[in-house]
Amino acid sequence: METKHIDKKIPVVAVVGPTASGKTALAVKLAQALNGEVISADSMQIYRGMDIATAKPTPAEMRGVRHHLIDFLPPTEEYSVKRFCDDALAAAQEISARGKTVIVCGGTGLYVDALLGRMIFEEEPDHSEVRASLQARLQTEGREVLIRELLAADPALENEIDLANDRRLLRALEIWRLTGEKPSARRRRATEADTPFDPLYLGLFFRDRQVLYDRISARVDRMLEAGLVEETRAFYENPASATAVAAIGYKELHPFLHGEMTLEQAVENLKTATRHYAKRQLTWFGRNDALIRIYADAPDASAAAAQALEEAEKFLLQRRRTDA
RNA sequence: GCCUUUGUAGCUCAGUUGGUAGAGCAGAGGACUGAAAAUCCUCGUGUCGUUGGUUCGAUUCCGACCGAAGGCA
Repeated sequence: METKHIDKKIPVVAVVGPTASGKTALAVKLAQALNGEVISADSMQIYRGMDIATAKPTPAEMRGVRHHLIDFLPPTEEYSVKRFCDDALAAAQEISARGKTVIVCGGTGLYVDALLGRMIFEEEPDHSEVRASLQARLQTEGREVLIRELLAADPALENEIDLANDRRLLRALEIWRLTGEKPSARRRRATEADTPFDPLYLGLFFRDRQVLYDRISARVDRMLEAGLVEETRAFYENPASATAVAAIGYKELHPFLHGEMTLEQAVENLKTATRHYAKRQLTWFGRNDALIRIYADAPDASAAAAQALEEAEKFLLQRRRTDA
């Protein structure tokens, strides 16, 4: 086979799936077997001090496998897909240069797809002022005014974004303000980009969703035993960025800490919020045609890991052959 | 034992001046291009507690019974 690329694509084994599905353990197992290192694709485990709520892997769980993009930012700092892609690309190139296998593991679907798929984020000016003023205008003038303004500038957007979704509406206006370019044109350009990666997607799924839900419930109970309430209290003692405050766990326990709700009720809400999140993740990963489904509720639990390893080995072997 | 209130979707409850019913939550499906653990869209038939009666027709009115809550003895 003739593959004379100057810069070859980096093969990546991606472990994805809903929260509490066992991604961490599987990624570590694969890393051990394949001489790999893990790049986390998780928008919350990046933050220092947010350990229990985010189910951040402990040193014991990592079993000596090096993890990147975990536990490196203070909660006061904002983060974004763009930053993740930059950070993760750098980490991947470095891991690859050392001759090790890159394993991406995480439940933040947008991060995973933006990194490994066909998305590119160009430089743009700081958005904080524009974003704040647009938000204020949404409050005072209402959505309809902003929609009219946006469509006047870029009519194509009517069929391209969900105008009922304020986040999307504001972001489109933000692009227009910040860059002076039509948002629709920018979106098109982003997806035409090529990617430096050659990914294998392994997705943890469940034939019986109740099994996943039971695991979520059990894990939340374990978090409480591990001191989630104390961690929540500590979290609210310091300021936090808009990104960090969105973490599931703290905001559900907040009413309890203020005496507005029983702990039992707050915990119930936390479990519900986690279930909703897991469901959205299943939808996100489920539409990836390239993804190989690994059923985590198979009769034999280790069978899932074995299947995943087999797929990963097959994949890596084939890429090496192509290189030779 | 008596009196009052109450029994409607998995849960909390609306409602029908008699023509077989609808919200929130839960749950399900979907979307997703710089906050993504975020944000947004769609989906509601259930012996209207049971059983008699009145009626052309009862979940709605009347009786009895069963269950729940409160009150009086």
